[in-house]
Amino acid sequence: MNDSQPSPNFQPLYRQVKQVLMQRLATHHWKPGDLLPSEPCLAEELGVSPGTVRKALDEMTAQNLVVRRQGKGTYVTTHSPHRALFHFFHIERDDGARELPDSTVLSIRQAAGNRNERKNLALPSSGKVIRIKRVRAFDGIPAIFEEIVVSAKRFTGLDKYPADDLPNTIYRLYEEKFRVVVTRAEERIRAIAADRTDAKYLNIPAGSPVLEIDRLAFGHENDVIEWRVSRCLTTEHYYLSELD
Amino acid sequence: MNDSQPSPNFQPLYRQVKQVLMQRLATHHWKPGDLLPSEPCLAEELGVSPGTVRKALDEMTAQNLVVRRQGKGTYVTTHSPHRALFHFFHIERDDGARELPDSTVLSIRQAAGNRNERKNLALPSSGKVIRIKRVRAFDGIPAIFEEIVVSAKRFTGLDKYPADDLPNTIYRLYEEKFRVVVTRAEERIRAIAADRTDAKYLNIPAGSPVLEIDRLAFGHENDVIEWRVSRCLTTEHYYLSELD
DNA sequence: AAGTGGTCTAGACCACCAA
DNA sequence: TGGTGGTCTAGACCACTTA
Repeated sequence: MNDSQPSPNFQPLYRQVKQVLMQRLATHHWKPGDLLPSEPCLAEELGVSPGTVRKALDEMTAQNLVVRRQGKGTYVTTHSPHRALFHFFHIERDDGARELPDSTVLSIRQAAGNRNERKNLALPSSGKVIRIKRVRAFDGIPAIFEEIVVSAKRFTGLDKYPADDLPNTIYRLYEEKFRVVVTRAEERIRAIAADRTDAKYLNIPAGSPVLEIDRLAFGHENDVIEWRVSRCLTTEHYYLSELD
Repeated sequence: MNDSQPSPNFQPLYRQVKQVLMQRLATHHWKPGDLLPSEPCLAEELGVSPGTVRKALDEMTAQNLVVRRQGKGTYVTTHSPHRALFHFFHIERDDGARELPDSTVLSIRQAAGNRNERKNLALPSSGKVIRIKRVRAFDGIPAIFEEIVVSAKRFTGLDKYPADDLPNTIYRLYEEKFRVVVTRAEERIRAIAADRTDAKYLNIPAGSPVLEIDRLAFGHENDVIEWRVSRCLTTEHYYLSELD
């Protein structure tokens, strides 16, 4: 751990430690939910002082890669329903309440990826995809129609899952069954006119304004894991974005 | 700084330090752009170790309340155009480019606040407001029509500003002329049908889908400073939200 | 050269948790 | 009771800025 060469790769020691730890997350040396070795253990193993390990873990905690529990230890973050609701779902009811909508899967199918799908998922021209269509409802009232697209190669067998068996919080499934961990996402949001499909599933006239959320979900290596387009009714809900 | 009473107000020392420092920002003991005393100075003044001051400043840096510059010192954050663009403006062009649109002020008027305005700005029933309407354009093409509402009491004289003199990045004006500092904002986003006013200013048919951004801007004491509703064309732009 | 923040270390003590 | 993370301290050295 003592490379004191004046290379162009200047990196503070604690960042090098962080890189090592993140590498171990990426390679599933430690999996979601696992307990990491204690800070003094890691410090000794890596040949640095405990304070340096601590600073690395501080940053990883800030990025939600790990969670600390006083008196117990440091755990690899996992996609709990709470995390799904508060980190990866930004729709709230007009009164400010937040809840995960129920989900009804319409279809899960494998197909050759179209150009946009291959571009967004960084697939070769022969790349296959799995598409999931579902409707999500608040209190039985349909509010979101969405299509999820993933690489068929990375998620081999997902298309054979019984539709009822898909958990509402699908990222947990990615973790447990496919060893794929979503750490970050980008959402591009537009107002568009509902097309006939949106209209049908959301029970609104075609042409009504709906909120389109175009999301890319990324993994540890900043690789795109999932592309998802959601069409949301925002008559009794809104999308909340907090700045700073 | 040594209250070692087992009161219910348990707060780590570094957080107490942070509170003191934040108080000084709130009361304009230090103003935007000011240079803070060095870490050892603050440590001595407050009777704590430098590391404790550092941890307090770490958190304040993470919250964008202060900015550190190695070799120079720690400065109170100010609303630079860069900050406006990258922290308080989330609209991007479809190709991912980001630029502040030009702004044309339509009107600045004082009036009695209506119910919603008084509610959002926490004003008494007799509260007066100042309303600013403007259109913002990318490359000369109108894309955003917005109305900004602030308390007339807090912003006395704002309504007499010549419309041309309003800077595009209005939060800087709040700081410099009214000693009001915006530190945080919440945006509630919906897709709605353009009304006749939107249609007129955005040069689109009434009923077209537009993105409504309903924003509350908060100050140091978590007090609401500004209410702003923007109607945005999202045919060549989108709203970017980054998760985690 | 002097002063600032940035990094790294080492150790003490506390609060929390599980056995 | 022993182990964990959480806090606080004290000091050394480095990198950057300004003069």
